[in-house]
Amino acid sequence: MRWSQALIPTLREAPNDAEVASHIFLLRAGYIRQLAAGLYDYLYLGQRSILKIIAIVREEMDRIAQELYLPALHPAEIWQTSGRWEVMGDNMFRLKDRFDRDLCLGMTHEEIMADLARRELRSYKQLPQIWYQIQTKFRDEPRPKSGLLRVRQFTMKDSYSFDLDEAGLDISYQKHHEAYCRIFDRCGLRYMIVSAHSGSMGGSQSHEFMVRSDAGEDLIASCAACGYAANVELASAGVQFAPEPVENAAAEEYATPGQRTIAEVSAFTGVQPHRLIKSLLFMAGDKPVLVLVSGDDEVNETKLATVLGQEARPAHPEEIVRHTGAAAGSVGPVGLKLRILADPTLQTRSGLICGANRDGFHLRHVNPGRDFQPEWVDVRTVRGGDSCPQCGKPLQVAKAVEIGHIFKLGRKYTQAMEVRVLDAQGKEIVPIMGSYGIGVERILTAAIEQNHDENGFWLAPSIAPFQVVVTIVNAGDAAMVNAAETIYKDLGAAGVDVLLDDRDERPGVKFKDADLIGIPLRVTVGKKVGQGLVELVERVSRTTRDVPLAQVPTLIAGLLQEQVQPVRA
RNA sequence: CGGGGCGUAGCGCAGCCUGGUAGCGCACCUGCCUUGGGCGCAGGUGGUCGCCGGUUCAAAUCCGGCCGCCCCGACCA
Repeated sequence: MRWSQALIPTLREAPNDAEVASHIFLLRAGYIRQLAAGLYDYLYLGQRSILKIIAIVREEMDRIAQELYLPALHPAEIWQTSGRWEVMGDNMFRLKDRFDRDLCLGMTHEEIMADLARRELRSYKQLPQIWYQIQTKFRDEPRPKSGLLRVRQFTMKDSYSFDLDEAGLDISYQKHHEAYCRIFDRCGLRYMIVSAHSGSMGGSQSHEFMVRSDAGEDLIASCAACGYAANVELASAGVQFAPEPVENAAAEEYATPGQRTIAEVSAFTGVQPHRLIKSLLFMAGDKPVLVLVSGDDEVNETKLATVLGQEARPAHPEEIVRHTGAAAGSVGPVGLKLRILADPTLQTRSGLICGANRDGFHLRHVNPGRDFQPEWVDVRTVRGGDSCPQCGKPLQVAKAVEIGHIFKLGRKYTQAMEVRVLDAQGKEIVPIMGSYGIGVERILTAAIEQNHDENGFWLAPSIAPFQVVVTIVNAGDAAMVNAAETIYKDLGAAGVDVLLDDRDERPGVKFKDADLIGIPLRVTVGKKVGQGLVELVERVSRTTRDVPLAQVPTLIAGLLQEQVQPVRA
């Protein structure tokens, strides 16, 4: 492609509403334009890159699965069958057809795939089946953000496995694990694989593929020493028995007028936050549950839901008063007749401070186990520096972008959708299901988050819109133009994706643009063509070398070869 | 949905407080000049100032309502 003919609308300045690097550069490099909140036009370069990512995904998925293509527009009935017509709530785009029938735009396809399985699968001999599609998903996100990172319409590779039993599911799951590694390796990403929350639906196992980035919305706890890695939604820390002197003084009430938050009480009393008990009232259905963690810890609602076997929400102010007798800020476990859960970090501490269940008062010299008897369960959110549950070394906590998720679903959907096959004994059985997703645009976004500097970004040749840009320093110089045209033709003939910058612009403009738009290699055709030389520039390292014109195709082929080597985080 | 910010030319912004009929830089067009890191000179094109209503002789500017976008939080298969 000739740059002079292409729509590559680069911007010198970033639009004011872009904040994260990938968003800024996708806009500046002319990959995307915004249509509305969470909706983007993919322009020439953006679409080219997305298509290359899709090609890699398709190639690797074809090794383990069959590609299908299911509708994005779904009748309500099928979602009502699984119960998710209600569960999905406002996140689902809903509409009606001309006969006033309810429809929705697909957020995901478990139901639709299971419906197909129900209609087409009869015998255990047909299992296992792995079906995938690359398709548009619609989610009415409460808050789209960060460019392509969280949007309302996006492309997903989603696949679904149907197996006879758990052992079969293990194999399908493992196949996806390996396929995902190959895909992300080939896209040149540095990623981690972490244990993830398997949901309230009783799934048995789940892993997320994560790319470290401050733009990410997930927090990952990881251990450099032993390789433990988990989403903080479920990460646990090794129990920390900090040696603390035992205090035996009796608990007593004392006035703390107007002191409500941990920070306020700590400042008022001069006592460190970890010597306070944070007491939060949750409602599990209509049942109140008091949850206790150290004053410097946070309650992990995902873990809490797992412990309770159902989702819990923070109690409303009037519920807090009704169940404890005090307003939030003066609540504590002593003397309360409700279910009390406490994190084990409190177990070895004594002489603590907690709310007195009387407005404006706290208790001091409180000893867990003596003054109240909780159930000891892990409900705190792991923090950086906590000890690794596997090896005891300090954990790191960092933000990450989720690019893929694999999930052992169990029989929830096959049961609900009544998928049944006959086994070898002629008995009806319900197949077990897995589901697996890759966010296609997130691969591009994560790659930019990972590989950028102040001038722009660089993509792996496998997913870059072009592998090479040939820059003509002076478009008015016939010798330069001729040499560049030759290189352009030869590279094209060799199967290299090449962009020829034939614009009549000053060299500075062309260099800045070339650095900006993510192309990994550049050939600069300048004054040295007189001696038969051009420059070969690698965007990653910005290394430049003079090479004879005739050697360009060979050298480029070599460089493209090298760069497909997988790099693991 | 709660809190905050913003909306003036394709992009970045000023003007608004103190009302008087819209401006700067970049981009774009024409010509000359220049050609190794966003050249220079000259001349141009382009805006119902987010929308609706009100106040006023007069509204980008003041008042009311609405819409949109961004950020923080809540939410999130």
